[in-house]
Amino acid sequence: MENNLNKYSDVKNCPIRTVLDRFGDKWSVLVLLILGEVEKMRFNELLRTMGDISQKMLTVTLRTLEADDLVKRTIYPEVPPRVEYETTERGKSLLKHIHGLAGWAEENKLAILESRNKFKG
Amino acid sequence: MENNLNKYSDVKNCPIRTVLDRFGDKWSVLVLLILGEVEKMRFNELLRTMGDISQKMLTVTLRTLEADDLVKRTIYPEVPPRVEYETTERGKSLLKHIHGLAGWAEENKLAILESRNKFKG
DNA sequence: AGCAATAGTTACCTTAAGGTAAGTGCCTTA
DNA sequence: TAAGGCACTTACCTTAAGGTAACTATTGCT
Repeated sequence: MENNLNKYSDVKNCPIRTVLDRFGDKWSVLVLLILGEVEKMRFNELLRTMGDISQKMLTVTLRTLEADDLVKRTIYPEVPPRVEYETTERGKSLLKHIHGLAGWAEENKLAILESRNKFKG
Repeated sequence: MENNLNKYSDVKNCPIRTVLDRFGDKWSVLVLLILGEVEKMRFNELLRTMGDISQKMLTVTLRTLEADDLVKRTIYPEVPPRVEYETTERGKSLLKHIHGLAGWAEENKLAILESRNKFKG
């Protein structure tokens, strides 16, 4: 009787599951990509750039990215308050791979949409 | 009055949103990684290898991967039925980037878990 | 006759992710 | 005096993702 385990079977230690699952949400990758294109960005700038994210989700997304040290948050104690976000070195190293994915998505987008249509019909 | 749009702002055409959102689910990346390690695999083999996926979710995951032509499904009209799954060329080209991400996750896993702990405390 | 195995489908239910809208504190400007 | 901006927080609600368990067809085995 064979067992079917392989290196991805270990739910608790699999780095895919512990680390990457965090970016399987709706907004994290997008926030990283946008912050990767600028030096710094303020909260409401991010809101306007993304257009369809809610205030609440932008805060929670930024907080979890901050917890993983992918994004740095700097508060300037002024009035009205100013808070700036930027990518960390770790964030930048992740972004290299995300850009790989983004490039692949761009290259394959049309063909994939075509495949989806064929599959439906 | 500046506008804050950038190349990721276009919700409907952004390749990240149309293509990659599909892999932001719980299982797609894992199925691809596992199929990337073998030539072919049968439905119940996949079930056992993953261990904690339900039959239902394995079917829907495989179906959407098939729709994007990332995975190929071959039915052998026998009894009991035999169905084999394998990655397509497109799937393999995507896997290269996923392996990049997986490697990054592995390298950074410990440091990230540490960051998360510090952030909590 | 009855059970096992394969690769599913179906109906139903739970949970978590995300959205909505209002409120907060502080100062500036009209 | 009131409104407005900033960067949130909070309470409440909706939706979609995923889980559970039972059922399907087919044949071989016992």
